[in-house]
Amino acid sequence: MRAAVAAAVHAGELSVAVPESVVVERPKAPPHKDKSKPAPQARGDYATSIALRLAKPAGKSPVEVAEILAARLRSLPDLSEVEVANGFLNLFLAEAALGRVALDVVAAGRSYGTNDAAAGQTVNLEFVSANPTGPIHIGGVRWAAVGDALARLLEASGAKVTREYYFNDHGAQIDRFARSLLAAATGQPAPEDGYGGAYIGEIAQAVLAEVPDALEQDDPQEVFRRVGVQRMFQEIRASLHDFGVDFDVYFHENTLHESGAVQRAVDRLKAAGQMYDKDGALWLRTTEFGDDKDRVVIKSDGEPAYISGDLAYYLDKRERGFDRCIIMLGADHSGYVGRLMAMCAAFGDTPHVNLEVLIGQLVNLLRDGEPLRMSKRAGTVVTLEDLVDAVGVDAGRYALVRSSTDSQIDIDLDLWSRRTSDNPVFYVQYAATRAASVLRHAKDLGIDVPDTADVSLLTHPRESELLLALAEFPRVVATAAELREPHRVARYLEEKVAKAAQRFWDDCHVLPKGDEPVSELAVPRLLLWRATRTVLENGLVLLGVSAPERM
RNA sequence: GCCCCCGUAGCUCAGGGGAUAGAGCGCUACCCUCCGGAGGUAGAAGCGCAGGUUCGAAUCCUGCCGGGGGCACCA
Repeated sequence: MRAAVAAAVHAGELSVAVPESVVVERPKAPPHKDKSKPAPQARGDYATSIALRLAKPAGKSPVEVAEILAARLRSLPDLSEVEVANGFLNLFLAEAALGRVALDVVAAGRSYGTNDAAAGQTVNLEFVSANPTGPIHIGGVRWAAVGDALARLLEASGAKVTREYYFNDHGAQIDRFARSLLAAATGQPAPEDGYGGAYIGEIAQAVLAEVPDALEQDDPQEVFRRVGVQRMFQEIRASLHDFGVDFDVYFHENTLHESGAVQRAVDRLKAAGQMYDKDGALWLRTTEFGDDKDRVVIKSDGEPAYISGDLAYYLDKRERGFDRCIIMLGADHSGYVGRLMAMCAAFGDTPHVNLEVLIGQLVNLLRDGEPLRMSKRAGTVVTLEDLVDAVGVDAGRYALVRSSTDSQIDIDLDLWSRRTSDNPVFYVQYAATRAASVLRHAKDLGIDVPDTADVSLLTHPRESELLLALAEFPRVVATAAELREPHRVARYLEEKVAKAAQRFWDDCHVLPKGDEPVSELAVPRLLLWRATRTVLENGLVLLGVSAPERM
């Protein structure tokens, strides 16, 4: 398409700058939907509004521009028709060209859908990073599902991704945690500012089991801190693993303080003139870079403030060679974005390029239409295990990943635990299962499922619809990765592929009934089922959801 | 008070400036012996309000209304 524009410019037919890219899309409304309404023009397999955009700079009417481009496009063999409508260009694929999609998908197999848009990028993706003071709660679970899917998407786009978990095992909250454990072990009530909940008692018991004389040691609280944190960390790590999420690096905040990394980061910013003393504390001039106020890095009591760990951590990531650091945070941390970006700039980096902060809104779980409220004090925390117990890993991950993180979502546990089509993950998985099932059934009948076939026979509207949907996959993956929006993949699978597959199933029989001979369409259609299975499977894998052979 | 996110069908959510705004559930009416009928078709039903930018706005800008989150020498 862009080549056509360039050619027209070159030939002197259009006097415009050749655009960087030309958007060619599937038409928004399917052509066969119009019935009684007026303006029932068919819209083609693909459409572009490029002529409308170029009309003004070219000094011609949109229709003139469109006609110039159409004349060139009509010479392409893969297009059977090029239509100009209201300045839009509607492109109709030649039937043979469309069928080739199935061959391409089957030939590419597991790699279908990958691209190299992010090739050469070294990405550090930090997500979850829940504090080791309790079980991982539902907010963190959203990031586990979305973050892992995003990592897979970035990898599918050619990036080298390190999944990283920042483990806040330093500071006052850990002291509170340790005091809470100690209190529980000695039968005292939880401290006023401490943590409640049954897990505190369990962890305390586990510490005593591991270090029987913990209470007799010189500093029992230190024992409970060290062993309790370790214990909590293992539990979090195990439950994430059971959720299908594993990290390449579990980074301990403590190491930054012990290794002098914090001091190095501070010295570096001092040398860059970004720090100053005031009221006995050391401040970072974040307002220079758009933050609301400057931030204390070293408190007046000499203790490092929390941000000092972030400074050292960011520097450490950059020194480890990551050119893109992505951090996923919950909405309760949205106030940090400004200072993190300022920090990035203070190091001389480019905010939103070297450092990206993704903010996700909160999640509510509903049961019987009522939100499950949680209270840390009462210990009624909704955890990862609660979600998995209620709906399972696949439904849990899919439910969390199918919506934009910009939106708060309600997850109805009753809906997502249902094994019916109300449940979107079942709809998609069932389509994948059906594809596997048809292929299995064909094999049972002695029909080989081929690597190639006469795909020019695939001309039924349902076949075309499905082929067009399958052809979109690589672009969906690339877009979802680029925008850091994994939900696009889920919606695509659900609304495009699974939908089209069901319709194809309904209207296009594949296997012979009874004693019928095998139709000449059977083999091409089986190939299309293979391609469909491939896309559904590849897509579900990107979301961390299983694509079962049978359900 | 300031900052961030959201407001789309009865409900849960999609919708990167383009043509008639899409799904699922729910509702109405039909259809279906290739797989474990967890399916398909058709219909009713919607962009919070008011301006602005644009040939064109659910989408971009401003203001208001409504919901959520955040504004520490806490972590």
